[in-house]
Amino acid sequence: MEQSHTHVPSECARVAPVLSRIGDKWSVLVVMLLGDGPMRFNELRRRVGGISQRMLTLTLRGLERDGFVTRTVFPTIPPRVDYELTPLGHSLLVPVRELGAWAVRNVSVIEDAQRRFDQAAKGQSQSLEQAAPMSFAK
Amino acid sequence: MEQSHTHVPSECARVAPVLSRIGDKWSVLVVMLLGDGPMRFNELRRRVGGISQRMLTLTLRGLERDGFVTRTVFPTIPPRVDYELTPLGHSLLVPVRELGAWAVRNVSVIEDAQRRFDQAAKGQSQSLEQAAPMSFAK
DNA sequence: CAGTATCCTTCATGATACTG
DNA sequence: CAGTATCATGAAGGATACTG
Repeated sequence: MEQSHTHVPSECARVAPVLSRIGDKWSVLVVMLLGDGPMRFNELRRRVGGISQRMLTLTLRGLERDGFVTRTVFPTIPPRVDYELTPLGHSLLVPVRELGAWAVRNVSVIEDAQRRFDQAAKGQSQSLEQAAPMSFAK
Repeated sequence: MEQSHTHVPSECARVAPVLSRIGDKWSVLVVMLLGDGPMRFNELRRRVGGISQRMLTLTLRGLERDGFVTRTVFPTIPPRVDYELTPLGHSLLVPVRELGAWAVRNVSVIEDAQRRFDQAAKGQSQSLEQAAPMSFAK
């Protein structure tokens, strides 16, 4: 129980933005799809499914800015742009896949816990004869 | 290059909320701190540093709802509430620590990439004699 | 094809004040 | 001590229309 991870706020402040990219709505999915090889903008768009053109652009620019993907423009008409993982992007894939695998293994357990929590909360507010304040269900 | 992760949208839809909890501003930090052992509300608040009372409450309720932490109330005066990781919470710690370690190892490389990208973007907009549209720097 | 530009809505987070 | 309640704000994301 003596882990002592040395929680240094300054270090956390630098790491937090990296983790928040993991948590954003599309980045992880895009990185995983690019793990299969380079892809063009609209191919990515189709494979992701449900992403707006705007959000795919923003997501890809963010990943490019972080150094996870390269953007290669072929100045043809019509234009063609390929996106590809960098070595850094590929290395990110390693822990991300582990986290993804963990999530897949545990998602049912989590969903069950959520149902129990929500059920208990409902019973609680019923017994108090009042509506539930501050909902936590996302 | 033949990974074929079988990107099933329905599966992704269930996993995405789990990943987004990883990305939220405080959950990972709280889980890692609780990895050192059970802790009271205000002790957690002090250790996290910079979190509002409201956000700590919301973060803990979310983690409790997901089944990552337990909340134990001691009906004393003044009240005492202990938060502790569940086995599920501890198991989450494994991939999260790996991701954290990856982030710590690579944060400098990422920050360098960001600076290069921002610098290149600045040069680009200078050469076009116009202000930069759509900033990607978070 | 691969974006930009706008507008708009919802959500996450924070500040502050109050309470059993 | 450990919360709730309320209000305010900025960011994230989506819809739609336009363009080299």
